[in-house]
Amino acid sequence: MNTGADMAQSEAGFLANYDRKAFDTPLVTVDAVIFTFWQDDLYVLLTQRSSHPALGQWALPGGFVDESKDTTLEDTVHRKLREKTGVDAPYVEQLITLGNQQRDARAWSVTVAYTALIAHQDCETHVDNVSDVKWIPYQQAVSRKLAFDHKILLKTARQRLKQKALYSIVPGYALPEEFTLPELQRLHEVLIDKPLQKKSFRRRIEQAELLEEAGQRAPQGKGRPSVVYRLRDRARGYTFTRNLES
Amino acid sequence: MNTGADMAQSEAGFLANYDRKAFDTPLVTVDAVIFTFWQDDLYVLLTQRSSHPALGQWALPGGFVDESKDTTLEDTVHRKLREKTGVDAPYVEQLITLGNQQRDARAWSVTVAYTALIAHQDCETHVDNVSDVKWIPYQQAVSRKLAFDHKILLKTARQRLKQKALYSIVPGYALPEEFTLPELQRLHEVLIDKPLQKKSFRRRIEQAELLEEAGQRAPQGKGRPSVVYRLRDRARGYTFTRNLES
DNA sequence: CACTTTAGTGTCATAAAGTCACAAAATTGA
DNA sequence: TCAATTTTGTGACTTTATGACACTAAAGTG
Repeated sequence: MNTGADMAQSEAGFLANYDRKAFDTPLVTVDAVIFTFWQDDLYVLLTQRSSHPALGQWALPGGFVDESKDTTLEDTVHRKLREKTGVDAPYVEQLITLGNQQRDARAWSVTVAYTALIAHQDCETHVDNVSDVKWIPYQQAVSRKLAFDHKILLKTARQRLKQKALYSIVPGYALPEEFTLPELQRLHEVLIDKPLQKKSFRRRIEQAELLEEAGQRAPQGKGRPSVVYRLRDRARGYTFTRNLES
Repeated sequence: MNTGADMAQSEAGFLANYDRKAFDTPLVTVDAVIFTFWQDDLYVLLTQRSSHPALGQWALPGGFVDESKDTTLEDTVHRKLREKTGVDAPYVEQLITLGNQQRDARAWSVTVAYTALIAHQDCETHVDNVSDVKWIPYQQAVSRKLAFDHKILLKTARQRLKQKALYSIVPGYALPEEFTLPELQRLHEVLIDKPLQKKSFRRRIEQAELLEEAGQRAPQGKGRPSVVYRLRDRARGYTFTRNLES
């Protein structure tokens, strides 16, 4: 097919001759910061490492890109999410990529980190049945020792989610599919660590038509029952042109 | 030192035994979308590929992480920036990471993309002297055929920069260190493709104290000379709480 | 059935952007 | 020299969305 001369010139020849082992290339992992809002508190999913390095330490769910299983980086995240939560997260977004010589003792290493939001109830049974996976309140998680540089990832994800609470209702994906406005507002208040004006919060959401009524009433509680809503799909990408007070 | 039993249990033993060639790991490259604003137009830096694959095609500046030269991913970007522009960019920010099996014919490949902003004058001589590097007006660049998936990176960077024009003055880093408000406003107008209200634009910048006077007057032109400013360092991270009309 | 609790609304105040006319400071050309 | 032109920069009113907060609505409770 290709003569020696061809091999020096054509792309096909080049590829046929290409030796990917000729150069060292960093390890590539994917990690996920998975948030949920449950019982008035923000939780993150952590796993206890079952192998070296950092054996026994708590870490974010994640792992190596598997060239035989994954076609894209997103495949890797979703595979990891399903392994740990049993289901697909309704919101997944790339967060940041960290890469340096120090972060993994094995070799120069790169991690592509994602933020995922999920309803606690959607993965309750699966998480309960897997021994090395646990929901930890964010405040606890961030004060623990975590493997690798996962604390940086955790803090970065938390910051980003706080920002999103100011100009979107994306955090709503950390709630069950059907939720009430008081619940959503409470979540935002926890994220930005400040009380919000009920009226301001509701007004902008209504104007932007980000929710649809789920047709039911909230069952529990004392006072007036609240209307139950679902996120409309446009909520995923919608950003308000003005931030709430921060 | 380590007995066989130790090797199975201790992290040191594990690491001593670790064989990084045991698994395939993706190729890791870094690419940069470098913008500058010059002669009333937005330019991006492209290079013509001098080797396979995609030989001869235009591409974003970038290349492999070099484990012997680079300690971090940021080292890699800055090395590449210096290679192509001759200087350090005043603004560099991570953009997005793309990774999949298809994007590079050689192997499963990951690219960590960055956006950089730089003054045209700061790299004029270097770019003129290097044959394979060229400033191309964005509109031209985006309608060309580009190597790999670089058109996606280019478009993503352009979108992000447009957003930034609505809630920050970060685009100002694509201007010379000293610039006038009409110049900065014009840049923002090009980015969002809409005229802006002079008064609104200036008012918010003044209130946020993002600029300092450079003490000179703009030399050229007909009408009233404009005041010359420099970006204060707080401009780098400052975001307005309200967007301009988009 | 009055009292408490929580959900949801009406209304005015406030802050920041939009609009636009006009003043200021330079050049140009009778 | 000075009126016309051009561009920069400001004053002042309008508009819009959020902040504040009192008030109404709808449930449970003793």
